[in-house]
Amino acid sequence: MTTPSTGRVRMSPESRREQLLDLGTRLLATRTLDEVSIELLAEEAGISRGLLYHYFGNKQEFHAAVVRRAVEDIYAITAPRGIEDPLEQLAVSLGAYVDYVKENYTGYVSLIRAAAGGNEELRAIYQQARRALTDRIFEIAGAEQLAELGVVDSAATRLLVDGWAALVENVVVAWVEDPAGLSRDELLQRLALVLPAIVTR
Amino acid sequence: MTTPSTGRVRMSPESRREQLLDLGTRLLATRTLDEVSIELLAEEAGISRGLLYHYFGNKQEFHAAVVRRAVEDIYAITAPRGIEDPLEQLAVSLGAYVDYVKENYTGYVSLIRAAAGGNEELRAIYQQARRALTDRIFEIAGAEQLAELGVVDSAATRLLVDGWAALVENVVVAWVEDPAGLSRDELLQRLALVLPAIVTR
DNA sequence: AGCCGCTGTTGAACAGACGTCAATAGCGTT
DNA sequence: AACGCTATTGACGTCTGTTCAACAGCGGCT
Repeated sequence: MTTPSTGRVRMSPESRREQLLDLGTRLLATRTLDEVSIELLAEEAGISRGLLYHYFGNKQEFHAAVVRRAVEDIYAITAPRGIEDPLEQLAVSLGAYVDYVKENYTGYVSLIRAAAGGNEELRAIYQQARRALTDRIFEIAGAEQLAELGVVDSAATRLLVDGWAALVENVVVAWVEDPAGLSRDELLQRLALVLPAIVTR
Repeated sequence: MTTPSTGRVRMSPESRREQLLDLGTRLLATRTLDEVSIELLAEEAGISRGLLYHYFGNKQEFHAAVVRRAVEDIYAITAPRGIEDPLEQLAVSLGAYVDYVKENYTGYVSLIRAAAGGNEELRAIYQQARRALTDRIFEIAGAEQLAELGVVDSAATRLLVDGWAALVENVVVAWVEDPAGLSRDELLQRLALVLPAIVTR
């Protein structure tokens, strides 16, 4: 018998890192980000605290890595299929987003709260993700079609689009908790129509 | 000589509480809410840590008290003057809000981040404050005038108005940092027009 | 004036979590 | 079967939140 030995398990750095990030995002679904302590994570993963500091320099970096991972998931999952009409495309993109929020509600809410309340790095990560999501919408719509609608890409437009993203986020999260008599389609229609309303002069 | 004695100072509970809350909000302007530690506050106030636990049960309650105080300030300061035209009134109310954010930028940003990222109590306090601010706008406009514009008070309307509040908050904060070529009046116009756009069917 | 009691206030002690680092032990190589 | 690389540990130091019994300012009472 080759000594079943103590619990020490040696893994490749890649899979270990992966495991820890996975566990981190899973734990995030149940609690606040700063309740995802090094202590808890180490215990849950069956490793020593020290090992976490080997992979992620400190708590903040670990949290940043978890958020980055979660954000990438959202971006990938909500990737839109190609559709002709811009406004319909917008509604479809929003639909994918709404569905994602519905599926991963607790985790998603935890994420946005962590990002909003966190340090500069966390906020930057989230802000960038929001940008990527809205940029994708604009890319698909196409500059010419947007120009037809009276929308031009400018700093002011960016400002307002970011605001629209905040509105969408807020409304969707609240809607999932309490639809307030609105069907999914009605919700999507409303949200989609607001974008031109705010951005067109 | 009656012994100049040690630094121990005895105050009435009211003034002591007041002092600590004032100090707390002042410290919040320079740092994150959870950087406003019991340690720092005690040192800054020239008292022992223990005394804070006498006035506020624990860190979270203290933070909640600080946020509550800050939020009341905002509500009071942005109180609108009576104006006839609803849309103009709205713009004026927004103007007061924008000015407040400009004046107290770091403190305000600290506040909303704390509220967004904090525990349930903090979020509830902030959510309620937002409600109060938007409710005030609606009260002033008057139910009849709103009905003329096609706006009825319903759960769905509430949902969307809350979203609009999030948009406003987001846009105003970003605008203060970088106006993106928009004048104060242009900003107010845009924001005011978005409300009927989102809320009217 | 001097004692007394109420209570605002302190400081020591404990707990829990972050971060460091030299020592330890898997596992592939020879 | 010994060796070396490196993933992993565990003990230690520190910082901050929290508790609690003891202390002291201050007004009232004799």
